[in-house]
Amino acid sequence: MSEDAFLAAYDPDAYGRLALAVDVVLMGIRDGRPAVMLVRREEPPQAGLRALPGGFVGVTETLDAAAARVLREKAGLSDLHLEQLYTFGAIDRDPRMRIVSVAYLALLPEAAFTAAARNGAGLLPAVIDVPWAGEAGGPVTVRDAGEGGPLALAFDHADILALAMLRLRGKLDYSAVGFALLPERFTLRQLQEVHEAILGTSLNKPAFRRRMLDRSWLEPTGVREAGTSFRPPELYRFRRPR
Amino acid sequence: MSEDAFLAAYDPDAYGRLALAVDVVLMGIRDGRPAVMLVRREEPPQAGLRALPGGFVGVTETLDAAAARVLREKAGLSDLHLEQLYTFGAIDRDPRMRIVSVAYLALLPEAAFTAAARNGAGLLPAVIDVPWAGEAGGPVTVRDAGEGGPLALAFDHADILALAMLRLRGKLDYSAVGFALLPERFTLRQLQEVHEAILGTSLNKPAFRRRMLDRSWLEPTGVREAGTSFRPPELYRFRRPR
DNA sequence: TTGACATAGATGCGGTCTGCATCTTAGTTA
DNA sequence: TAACTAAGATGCAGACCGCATCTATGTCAA
Repeated sequence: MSEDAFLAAYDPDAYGRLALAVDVVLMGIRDGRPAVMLVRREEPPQAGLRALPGGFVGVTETLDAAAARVLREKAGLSDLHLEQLYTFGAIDRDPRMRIVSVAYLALLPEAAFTAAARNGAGLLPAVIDVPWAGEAGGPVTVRDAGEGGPLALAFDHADILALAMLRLRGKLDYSAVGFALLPERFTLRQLQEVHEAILGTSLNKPAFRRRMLDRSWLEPTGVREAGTSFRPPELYRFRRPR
Repeated sequence: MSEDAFLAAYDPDAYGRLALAVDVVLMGIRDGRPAVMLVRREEPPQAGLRALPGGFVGVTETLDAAAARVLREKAGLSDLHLEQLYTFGAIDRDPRMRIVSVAYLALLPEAAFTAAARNGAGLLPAVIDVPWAGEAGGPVTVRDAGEGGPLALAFDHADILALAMLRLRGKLDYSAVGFALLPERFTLRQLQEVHEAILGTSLNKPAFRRRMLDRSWLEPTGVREAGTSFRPPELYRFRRPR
């Protein structure tokens, strides 16, 4: 049967129901550690577990727009870094019905992330523990910011989160994605701390400085950070390459 | 409205119809150039244009399984490298109805690619011209293997193909994806030619040799290539790292 | 006023990796 | 047996990175 014949006779019920959703991994840095914003599921299935904020994709809505809408509705956020990650299509990933979900990664600077935890109704920040080094990949665990035990995630959301961490690590030093985790003006030390938090390692200061300054991404503002009790560092701004 | 309330009252028609499909970028190397397998659209819309082989996702079928089925049905292929690329969800990407498509990348060694062009009914190999260097990204064009003019692609399939080339270039030298374009046993020269075809550049032979041999991916078979009129090169086998 | 203090930011050095030119090796063929 | 061709190795210079260390510049307390 060709696609066109299929479409001419298309009846969703004849093939069963398939829904399309987006799930958003909203990440930030919290006390030098990667963190993610979760919601608590109130109804079965998996009531009480944490989940990624998500929602269904409208028929007159692009995938990007659906992810942006989820962020707006559930976190009151707009104009933040947002990129598609991967599409999860296991048949039983949701026990209620067949739901294919397009996962998105959203990034917030530390201050905005903390603010969203206060303002966003029901948004619960959780620290991400990454037990693997480099880009080995594998499961990650989440726990409450208040130093509790590990939290259980609903559905396949642990897989989605693990992939988000892996992708973020992979993209960090060949793309400009790290700047989405910083305010508009920042010091080189802050940039390094973001990289260290995501990579889960400590980095060499002079080497990091050179590497970053040799790229054409950083523009000195001429302004120095105020309020320090020591030599105030230069504030830089991210400049889009080319 | 919560997701659960949404689901309790879920009626596909109430929200309009949304179909989920997969489109497969089946790539190989042909005469030292990257090539892709296309089908000719016979019915409107966009009859006569070339398109990527694709199909709808069944309700009891994972995304990977749908992509594998498309390859089996349209190209008679199985057991080949297959990975998810990106999900395309523009609202009007298909004029008939809202179709969200999960794009896949499939890779074949040169001999299998050529064989598929003969065996696969209606599969037309086309050479890919990449007008940008490195990982700059941007549109690509396709033309008939028989040195014709550029071919027009249906829907947003040119975007999908462009993304496939960008991803392939990006993954080529930090992942083992290049070996999917080679037979089980191959020479270092063949490996280099694959890399050169994908990257669109010429590479330095001693540097390439050292880089590849220093990774723990290559295992010498002890066998040398037969049928050469010069010093026969060692045949290597890809060994999964770790 | 001045010196301790803390961090920013720079510098020098050695090891590693890469590009490049060149050399050697091992087959076939005339 | 010598020419020929491509495989495969080697030597070297420049770029990049990790690391230790040094200098610079602000605050703050005596």
